[in-house]
Amino acid sequence: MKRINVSFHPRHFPELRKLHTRIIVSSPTKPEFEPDGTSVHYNLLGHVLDTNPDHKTLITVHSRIILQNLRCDSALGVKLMKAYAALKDVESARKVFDEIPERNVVILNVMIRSFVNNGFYREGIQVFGTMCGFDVRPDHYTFPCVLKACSCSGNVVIGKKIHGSATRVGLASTLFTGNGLVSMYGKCGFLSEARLVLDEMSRRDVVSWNSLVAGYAQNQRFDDALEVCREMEFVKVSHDAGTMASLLPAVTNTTRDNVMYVKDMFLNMGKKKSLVSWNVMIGVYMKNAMPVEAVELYSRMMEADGVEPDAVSITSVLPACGDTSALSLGKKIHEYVERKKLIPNLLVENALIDMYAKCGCLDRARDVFEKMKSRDVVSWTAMISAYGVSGKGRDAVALFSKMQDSGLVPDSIAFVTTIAACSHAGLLEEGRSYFKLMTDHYKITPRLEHLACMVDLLGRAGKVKEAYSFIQEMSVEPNERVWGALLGACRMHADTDIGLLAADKLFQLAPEQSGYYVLLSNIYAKAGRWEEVTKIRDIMKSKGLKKNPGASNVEVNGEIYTFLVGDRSHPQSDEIYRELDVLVTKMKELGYVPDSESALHDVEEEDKETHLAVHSEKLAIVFALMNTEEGEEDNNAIRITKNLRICGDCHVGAKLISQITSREIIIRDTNRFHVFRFGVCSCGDYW
DNA sequence: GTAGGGTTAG
Repeated sequence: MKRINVSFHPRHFPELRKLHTRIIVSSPTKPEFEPDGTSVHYNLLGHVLDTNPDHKTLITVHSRIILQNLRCDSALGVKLMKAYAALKDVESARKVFDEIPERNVVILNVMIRSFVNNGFYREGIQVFGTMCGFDVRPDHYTFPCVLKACSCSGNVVIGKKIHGSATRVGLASTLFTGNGLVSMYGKCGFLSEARLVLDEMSRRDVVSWNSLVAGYAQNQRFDDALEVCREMEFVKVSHDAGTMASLLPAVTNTTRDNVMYVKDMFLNMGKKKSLVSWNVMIGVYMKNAMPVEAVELYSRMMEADGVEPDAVSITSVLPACGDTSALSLGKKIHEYVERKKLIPNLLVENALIDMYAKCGCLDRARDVFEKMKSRDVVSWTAMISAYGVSGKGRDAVALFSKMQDSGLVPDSIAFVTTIAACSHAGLLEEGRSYFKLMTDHYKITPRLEHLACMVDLLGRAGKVKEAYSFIQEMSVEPNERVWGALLGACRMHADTDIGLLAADKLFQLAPEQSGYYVLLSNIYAKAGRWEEVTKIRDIMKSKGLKKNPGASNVEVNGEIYTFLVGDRSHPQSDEIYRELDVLVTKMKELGYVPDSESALHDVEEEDKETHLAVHSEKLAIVFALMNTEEGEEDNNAIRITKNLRICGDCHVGAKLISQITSREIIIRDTNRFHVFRFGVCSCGDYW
């Protein structure tokens, strides 16, 4: 008799202890159960299968079922199929199905569900198609499941046929089948059909309404989705977390009013708020560039409601920590994740890597990366990006090769990231070869994102003309980002002619974007063409365009403080400006000359009243210096995140301040990191 | 059992 390897966890399954003991006491030479097959009770086998067994346990139980000649037993077969499907082992579920001779509606439903819940939609629908041949009538368990297969695969043609068959057996307007139909039509974009089904249902619940809301939301029809929400109120169906979640696809980069509507919905849930509703609200803030609100909400969920954040909460809020450089909160979340054993979890770990990377903690990012049990393309890409934005192009490129060695296939985003990393580090030839690798070897069609990266790579490296011809040779219509990259390069290398061409395109594509007018004016200023500078300023004025005010975030003692350009709103403002004056005097002793050219980076700064406006990063640096002590390791650094590119004057300033104060200053601008240490910047002044 | 919440780039 072959020895069966058993690795149960008897602690969790008291009844299993008996089984376990039996096997341990039996000597390998003796049979482990009586030949009549009664030693392991039939009910016990069923019970083990019902308690979410792991793969090893499942195989053990399955072997026993076979050994005890129970492979044809329908009841055990159904349990086996469910258990295999729960472990995503659809193939084994199918084998069990094939061995059960009986064909009844339960067995067929379980087979369909095993397929559909694991993404095998076509196979699930195929099994549905065989029901008729077995003379089995689909029931109210069958339809929701096959309809889900249609919604997930966007197959409205089959969906309509299934609708017909549901009508024939008289189930089309029952609750669960009706919900499935609403959802299927909604997801496929057939909103009037979805509405019709809903109206004809004999009974509706919150899921019915949510499904319709989801349908509109998934098709970007926010107003219609909201209208359905209002209708729900009217017919006295309370919104729940599902309603909020259903709205989510429609509230990305949306209006303040829409965000407020969802927020009201959230607040109105009062004590009925669930984990999902908190998570969705955080998600809404994140999808609307409101990271500060997202962080605040996360901090409140536990204390206000006693709701414990789960992996989804964490994954949603970590990008907000990265965005705002909220390193202390990020670290706390990391500790929480460890304490609550929320890892290993790919999404959480990937988000941690990115959070640390965006806070400038390359070592910690790498640490999370190294400790991962398994990594996907996102993990590698996040790490490559971390090196890229820190100007460590060589490390980024090395990581790309390692990713290839690990057998993963880089995707389109991995290439964007890697080419961008080359661009930051001035690795012109490497960047070119990755573009070639992507198109020739991986057969990935370059998208606008890649083209913008290439233009940036070439332009930054001084190949402005080549960048321009690259754009002209493109088979797709260049967008704002592509021309924007070219314009940026023109400013860097003082190419007025091509700069004007790029600006011309940009003014057509994005006439309201003040940043491009500012860039062009910089180019003219650099060339000493002051008349044009004035002209641009006049155009901006006549169009009512204001330059985006610069803003910097800095975390001090666990709080995020935001400073705007020329900010005087902070209670410590007077001290900050006094301290800045003291520093500037010391800087001048070291040879600092306020950079007149940088001052011109700001069209508005030529106005007398704003001429003295101090850039936000200077205020943030001084504020942090005043309120923090020099610490150890990564606590020593002052971390600043700003919403625009750093200007030349602040760049020189930060270098000198790092020298005078012996403090490390890390500034993340919209493009990359600048790490200032002892008077030198990590970018090597190439940025 | 049906709806519904998450990570990487520019």
